[in-house]
Amino acid sequence: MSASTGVLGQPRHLRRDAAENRELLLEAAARVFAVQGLGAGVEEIARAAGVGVGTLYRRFSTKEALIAELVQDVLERMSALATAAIELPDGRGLEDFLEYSSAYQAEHRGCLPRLWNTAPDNEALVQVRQTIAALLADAKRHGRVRDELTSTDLTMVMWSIRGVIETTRDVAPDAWRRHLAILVAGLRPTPDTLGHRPMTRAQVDRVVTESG
Amino acid sequence: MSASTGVLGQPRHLRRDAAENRELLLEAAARVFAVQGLGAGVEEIARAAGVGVGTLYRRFSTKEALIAELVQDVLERMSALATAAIELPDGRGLEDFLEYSSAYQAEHRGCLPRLWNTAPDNEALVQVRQTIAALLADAKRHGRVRDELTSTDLTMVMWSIRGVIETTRDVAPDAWRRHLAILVAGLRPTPDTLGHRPMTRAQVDRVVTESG
DNA sequence: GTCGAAGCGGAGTACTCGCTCCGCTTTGTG
DNA sequence: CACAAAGCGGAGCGAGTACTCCGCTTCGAC
Repeated sequence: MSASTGVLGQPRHLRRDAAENRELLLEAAARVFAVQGLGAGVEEIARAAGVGVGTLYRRFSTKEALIAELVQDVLERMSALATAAIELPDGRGLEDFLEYSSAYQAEHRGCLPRLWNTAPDNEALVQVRQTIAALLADAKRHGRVRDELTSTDLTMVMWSIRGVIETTRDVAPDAWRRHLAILVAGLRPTPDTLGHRPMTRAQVDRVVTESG
Repeated sequence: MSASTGVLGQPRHLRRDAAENRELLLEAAARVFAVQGLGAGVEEIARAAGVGVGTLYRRFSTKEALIAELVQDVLERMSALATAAIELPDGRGLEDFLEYSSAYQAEHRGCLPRLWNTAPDNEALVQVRQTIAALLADAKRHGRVRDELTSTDLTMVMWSIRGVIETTRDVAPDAWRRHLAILVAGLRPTPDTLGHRPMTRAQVDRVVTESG
């Protein structure tokens, strides 16, 4: 009965070769996107995986679906990084997370443009957000960042780092570290306030769902 | 002799209707790119200008050439903003320039992806760089920013703002102001240093010439 | 070992986009 | 006004893209 069908009539298990090819395709896509950007053609990806385009489309309904799967992987990894950072003492977790998540993004630059473009109820995304909020609260409690900061400020910080990574990636792969250092310095408490309202959560959600 | 030819054999003057259409095309392109991004088709631009695509291609050799002309306009405007900021007292010119140039970019978002992608010997670009360097020196002199900053740090700051503007433009057109406030706070002098090397001028040049 | 289902490659399809070509129109000089 | 040069529109071309289809191959349950 191993070849029986699930609720929607699809086979429950992929054949061994098919499952293998699926993994090959995901790895190949990550490599190709990292070098050429998301504009890379599906044929190129299939060739890099050593399969035909037909096989690609039997595993992923569209190119976009393939990208979404890659993004999901990255998002889950970010969630893990954030959770790990919670353990750090003295409210340092936030800075730690920003550094490691940026480094991870710099290595997986291929799918960056779509990274913050998932459904707002995506489980991994919700998880990341909650954990970041906790990191922020902890950092505030230890006086490492301004009290006026919101989670949406951190989202914006990550967008900004993404922009710098994408711009500088080929020429100066570590340039974002300097930028992050400036940003972190800007997050620290000072006598005067920032003087502009933060984005609302709803606005961030609209950015995430509408752009594409 | 008004219809005589120049050194390369091209007509020296455009006919009145042709010159008018050229302006219409530039304005239409700015509008269309602002809404749809640089991916907008040439046919759409021609229609917005009320001319045919043939006319577009008689005035601009390629779509890229049309974009380059728009970028040049923005760059010259930025140069003017920087020069005006020099007048401000107490080393405030730098912050002023960052604010006004960002606001200007937010309104001309169409050609942003190509904005820092001109030949490094472009006159307007050289001018902007020199002026920014002067603004930076002035800000340092008055103790408004860290001594360790370089011009390349400011280039990176502008890339970062561009990223935020592009991401948030449709939903929260003013969100970049909050981000800039954080950045400016990060530029201010503090006891500890940034801890990472700035980009070199050569690296910035390579980014500017290679990307695209 | 058998055999049907699942998987496979890659030529072919449909479409988009930048760009060209050419018969007709407008301009402005003499 | 005449008329040559300059300009015009937009159908059509070629290149490149995401995606489909189908005859052949491989897998693995029995």
